[in-house]
Amino acid sequence: MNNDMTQIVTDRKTATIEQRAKLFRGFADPSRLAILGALCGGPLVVHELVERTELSQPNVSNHLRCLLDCGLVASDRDGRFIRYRISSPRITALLNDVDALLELVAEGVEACGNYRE
Amino acid sequence: MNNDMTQIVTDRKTATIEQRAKLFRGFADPSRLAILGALCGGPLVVHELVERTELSQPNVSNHLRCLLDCGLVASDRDGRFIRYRISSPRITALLNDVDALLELVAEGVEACGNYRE
DNA sequence: ATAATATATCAGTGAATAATGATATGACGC
DNA sequence: GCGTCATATCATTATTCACTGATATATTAT
Repeated sequence: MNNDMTQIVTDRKTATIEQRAKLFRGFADPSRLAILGALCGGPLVVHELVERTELSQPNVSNHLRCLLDCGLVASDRDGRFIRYRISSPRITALLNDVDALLELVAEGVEACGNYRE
Repeated sequence: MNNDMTQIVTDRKTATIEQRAKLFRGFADPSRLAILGALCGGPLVVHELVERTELSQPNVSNHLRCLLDCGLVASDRDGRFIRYRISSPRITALLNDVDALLELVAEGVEACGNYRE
């Protein structure tokens, strides 16, 4: 995207598009989706997420930090564990909407060679 | 994400996570969001999209190809123009859901330094 | 205090991908 | 046909970003 979008009007629309893109990027990664999917079943501590996603522990922690910063998950310390949970039912809803959309466009998405599988 | 996920079980969940991620990536770019946003107001031909998004013509065409392959937009030839449109109201709905979620998490998303602005 | 467990941090590396510029294709009017 | 407008293609370049490995911090138990 052009960087000289800092024009006279810096209108709210442009700002919101950047935010939207950033939020979408939060979801646009198999590892983070695996984490979010696991958390949709209820809160989990980190090592449980590591088990279920089969990702490395630092990798899970890195993604959790991203998700936490973005406000997509919340965390509570429980002794030496830290329990993570989905921060809002809207997130679950969004994931469901995507699945619904996917039923329509799954074939196309598979076929689209613009990014990696 | 690990590539050796081609295990014994190649279960549907894993496949769907990849699909979901791929679909999200379709939305996770400011240029494509700008194009989709413009099309939410009604069908447009390419040079109209170029005007409104201020992206270069090849760039718009590249993104349109991606969106078309993914099934997120559809196209109809009209003389020497090609008119593009949102392929399903579900897409508009999804964009609205994201905006709603964004109202909750906008601050966090801004603050998250894991990706570019 | 020491060890053990749970989680976080972060620099470095490799892979993915968005934008550009040049060029190709296709449709219309003359 | 020839020129022009509209769009598509594609290789190259530069950026972005996920993963790893090593290490740091925090909590609890002995």
